[in-house]
Amino acid sequence: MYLANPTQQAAVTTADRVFEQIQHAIVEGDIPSGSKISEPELAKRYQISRSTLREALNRLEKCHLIERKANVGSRVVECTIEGLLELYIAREALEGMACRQAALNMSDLEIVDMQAMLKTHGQTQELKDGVAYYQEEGDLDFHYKVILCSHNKQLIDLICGQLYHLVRMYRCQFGMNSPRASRAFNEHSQILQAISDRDGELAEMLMRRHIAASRKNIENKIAEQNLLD
Amino acid sequence: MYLANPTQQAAVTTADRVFEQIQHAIVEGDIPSGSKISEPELAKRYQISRSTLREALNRLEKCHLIERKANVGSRVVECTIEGLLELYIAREALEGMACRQAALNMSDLEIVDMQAMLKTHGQTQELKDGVAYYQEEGDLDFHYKVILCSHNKQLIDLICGQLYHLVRMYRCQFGMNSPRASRAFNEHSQILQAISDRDGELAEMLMRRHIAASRKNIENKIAEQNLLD
DNA sequence: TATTGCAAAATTGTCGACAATAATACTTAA
DNA sequence: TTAAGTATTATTGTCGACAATTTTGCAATA
Repeated sequence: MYLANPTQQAAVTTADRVFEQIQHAIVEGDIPSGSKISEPELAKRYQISRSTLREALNRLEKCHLIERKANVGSRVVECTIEGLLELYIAREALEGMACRQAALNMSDLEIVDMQAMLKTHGQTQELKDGVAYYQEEGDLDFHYKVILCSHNKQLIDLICGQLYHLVRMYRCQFGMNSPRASRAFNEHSQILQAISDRDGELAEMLMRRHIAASRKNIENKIAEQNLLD
Repeated sequence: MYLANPTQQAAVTTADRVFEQIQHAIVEGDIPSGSKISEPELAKRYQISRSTLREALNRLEKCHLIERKANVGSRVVECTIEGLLELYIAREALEGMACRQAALNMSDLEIVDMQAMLKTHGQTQELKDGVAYYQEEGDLDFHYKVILCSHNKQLIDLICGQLYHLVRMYRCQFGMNSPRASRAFNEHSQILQAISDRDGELAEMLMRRHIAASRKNIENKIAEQNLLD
């Protein structure tokens, strides 16, 4: 089961439903990264007309999971190392700022809630010590909350509505069950502390470091792998 | 005439063409901010079927110029002060990072090009001294170039493909021919210097200050206006 | 008069068919 | 045998009609 996007409202129309299904299929890799999408085939598979399918495809394009070219068709976005690193760069900028805004704008109640959530994460982590914090979606949970608490519609839409679909896709396809579990938890705690102190500058800096660390972690892995070849 | 979005490829299909027309109409305020969009009416006005219009509407939604609700319809996005400030926050984060990446990734040739452009801006400015640098689209030119030179597809798409449509809309509708003309030019020069020096950190900081200054400028104007009421 | 319930009208969502464009296969000539 | 040009096929773009939902307007009742 995957974490439903909190900014994505309930699917009321069939195009919405099919969108979610295809989205899931792409994120999980059931529809392979880089593959061409055949409208007639997909329409038949999901038992809908091409118009409805195209409506769904438009939404997939909106969250950067597919790319369309006029008169040619759609392709599932390709997962590349460069793409992943670019994604982390964008995240660093956006989530850093979201974190700063959260520190400035969050209500006291929201802060209490988040402290409670983080406490739960900590206990869960102690139980399954070593088992990935990431895999539990706890990591994304924390990041989502911070972003939502920025109370900035632009940031929320850009990150949750768009980037995070790609993030999930890369996580699935590259099997990113990072060993940074406990370290991530500690970093989250620090970040929340800065937010509680209403220290926007520090909160942004810590969040940027947190994301940059993940990126560098990936870069290092790539470097190691290249040495083996 | 307005600056065509450099990331937006040539319109080949009729949906593309109509999209550009409506986009223009919304940005210029011919279709008023906050107004409801009637699909039958617009389809008739542009002499196209509703399917084609809906395709165009999907693109408008993609660049945040309209908002859709299932079974209810589309509305032109509303221009509010809060929305404008949120937009500037997002720009500060994204363009700051884009500027840092530009400093790291730009080719020497690109830097030379940009220096030439800025020189032109300077001369133009001397001629029409006092007349708005902004109005000439020179400001957007510079910012566009920096973003494109980040060579980061995510950043380019998020800013040029989405945020900047809204930026142009706000500029039109709020009549933002800022008095910051010559100051903006100087700041641009500083930024380009940092880029030339390959100083990513400084480049980001200067770009963020540059955008934050615009935002504060707006906030001050609002504050003044509120005092008068 | 205000309010609730129902009926009518309008709007959005979905469908299947046709037109325009691109990809493929085949034929012909060098 | 290869290459270029053409014909065929398949795919995407566009259209108009119908179905589902929402909004509007009217009527009846308190």
